[in-house]
Amino acid sequence: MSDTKPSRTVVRTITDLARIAGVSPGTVSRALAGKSLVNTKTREKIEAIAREHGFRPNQMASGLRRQKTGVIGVVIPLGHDTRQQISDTFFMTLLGFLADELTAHGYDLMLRRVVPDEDADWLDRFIGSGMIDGVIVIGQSDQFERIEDVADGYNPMVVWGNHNEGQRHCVVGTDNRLGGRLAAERLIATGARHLAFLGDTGPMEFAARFAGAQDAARRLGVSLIALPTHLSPDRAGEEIARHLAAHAGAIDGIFAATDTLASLCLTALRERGLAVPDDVRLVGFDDLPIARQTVPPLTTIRQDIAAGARGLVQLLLRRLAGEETESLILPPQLMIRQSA
Amino acid sequence: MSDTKPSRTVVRTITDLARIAGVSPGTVSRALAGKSLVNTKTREKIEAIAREHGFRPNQMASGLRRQKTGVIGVVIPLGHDTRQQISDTFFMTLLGFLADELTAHGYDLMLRRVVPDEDADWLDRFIGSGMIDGVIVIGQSDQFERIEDVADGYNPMVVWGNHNEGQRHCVVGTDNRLGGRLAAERLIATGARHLAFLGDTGPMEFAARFAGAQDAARRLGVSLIALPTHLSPDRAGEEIARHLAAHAGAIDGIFAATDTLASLCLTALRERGLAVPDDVRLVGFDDLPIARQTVPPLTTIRQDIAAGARGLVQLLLRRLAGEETESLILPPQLMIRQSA
DNA sequence: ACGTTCATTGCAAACGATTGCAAGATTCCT
DNA sequence: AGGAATCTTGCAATCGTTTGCAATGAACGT
Repeated sequence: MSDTKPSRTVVRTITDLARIAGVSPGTVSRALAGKSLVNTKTREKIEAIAREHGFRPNQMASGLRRQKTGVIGVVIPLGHDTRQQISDTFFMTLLGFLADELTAHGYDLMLRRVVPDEDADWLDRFIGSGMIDGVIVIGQSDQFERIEDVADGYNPMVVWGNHNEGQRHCVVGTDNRLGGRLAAERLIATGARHLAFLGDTGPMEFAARFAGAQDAARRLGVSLIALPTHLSPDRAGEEIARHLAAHAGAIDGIFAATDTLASLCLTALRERGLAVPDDVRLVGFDDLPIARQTVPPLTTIRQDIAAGARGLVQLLLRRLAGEETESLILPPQLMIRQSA
Repeated sequence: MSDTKPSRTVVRTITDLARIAGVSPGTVSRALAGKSLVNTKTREKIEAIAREHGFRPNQMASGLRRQKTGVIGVVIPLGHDTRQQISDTFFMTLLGFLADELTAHGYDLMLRRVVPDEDADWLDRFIGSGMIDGVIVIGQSDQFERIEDVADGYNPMVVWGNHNEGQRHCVVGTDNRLGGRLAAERLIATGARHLAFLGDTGPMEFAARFAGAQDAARRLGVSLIALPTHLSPDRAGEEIARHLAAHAGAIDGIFAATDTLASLCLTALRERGLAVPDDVRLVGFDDLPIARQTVPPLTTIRQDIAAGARGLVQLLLRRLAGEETESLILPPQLMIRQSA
């Protein structure tokens, strides 16, 4: 009375299924794996029963036995500024593409955000957990050395970030230094002579962007100062305002480390009554969707996020297959709009 | 010669470790689990060896034996508009908070994005995989019925979305209908008489926002039309432009389903030479960071994303503990800025 | 009709950690 | 000193799937 459904035996394990089909568990395993060693008739019967009962093999057991899990770990180290990436559009967009790309190749994605300062062991712990076949690190943060260390003993790892001469871990990323140069050159080409870099030069990617801008400034004989700014929108807002107050009139070109900062900067400039691009030229970095919607629309350095995700996954797959791989450096692209 | 490191025996399994420590594997297991049944001396010795060799127990094996994995599945169904969520700021921010909240409770997060149209079995497959202890569904998309079905037989599931009278699955979400009402009331209070709703009324959350606006419009005797718009920025841009062209002058208040749409709408209005809020009032939804940076800043309906993530995780934990739980409806909040 | 080859299938041992049970070692009490 | 009570520890089964090996039976050739 209490159970009105047809009493279909619950089939939870491959053994349950084997009992119903009248074969051994081994045969069921082979049949469901699509191996050729099973008689077609038998396979069809087994598949039919599996479908009827909605049976799915236990991934944990399978993973344990085969010593592979079908899961790729994606880890975001929150080094400098814990708050930063919590909603960082760039990282999140990259993550979205990664999820799609991994899914397309039959892998699942295990996401972990870690605070290296509180947990020195973050990377080894993830790798050693036995839960993942490989790992993608999103952002080197301030953990370059630790990543290098791990790379020596662990092959299936690819990192999003900046490429440094002679480094040992496989990285995918934009040529930040070139991007920085393009940005500064554009500012100078549109008439700026007193440049400022807005952002945190701690993380390597940003340091490289700054270095690139320095290259251009030095070569073309204009000044460039760094205005240290946190990357989280809540803190950055007033920091930028303070910077502008301190250097009113002394700068006429700003290179913001990210579009998010550029957008905040635009607001701050407007509040001070400075016209963009007439009084101050402004170039961002990333080419996030927001860059097209600011007033005026942002001139910025584009990173091809989708290509980055594809590259990360492809290199990782090759490493999982045992290959050694080179790093992949993507070219940045200057997107000219109206802010410079 | 080739190996200069001290030849530390590689200890990969609990059995390796047991051999070195001169005890049985069982004792090692108990020691590392921190159980009280082990002699303090023994435990310390085992812990020391484990630390020295960087040993970490295999999670797969542990999971298999204990029948729990310490992993929570987070699934984003891409129902209507596959492109939509690929970089949807709202969902991604929610995901970020979820990751932190789950980590804080000792769980890992397995992320999966699925296209229900191509894979009718998406939810059962995830649950049945044996890889996750529970599941959080981000967005009901057009899968309300399937989720209901699953909820009948599977307890540890919580869904972000809209609450419907008498539904059977546990949901956390903003009171969208109330939010819609607040938005419309604000438009009307600031002088609008011919309202338009910008967005897709297919997904439940948006349908509810529209319904709420209708409630207010009807009660206060003003008109309201729906302007169907996709949510992905690339498509929405021109759709909005077309809508504005078609209804030029006929509307003086716009309620956008999300801040992203509102921001695009602002750009389109500017291009048509319409002043905000003087010619047209505009209210968004979500209160994303972008809302503060548009020109003029957006009046919008705030969703408390952090509270949402906390609620999702807390309810899920209680369900994992066997409890039944009620849904959690969060109050929306009108943020008055300058666009209405 | 008999030996060979091949296609299917079953058996049982892994994979690595956990845990109930029971045995051995200590401690404590009278 | 003898026995009970309490701590520690080892043994071995178990979680569910995979896979090498061997066994079975059918098909085939001469």
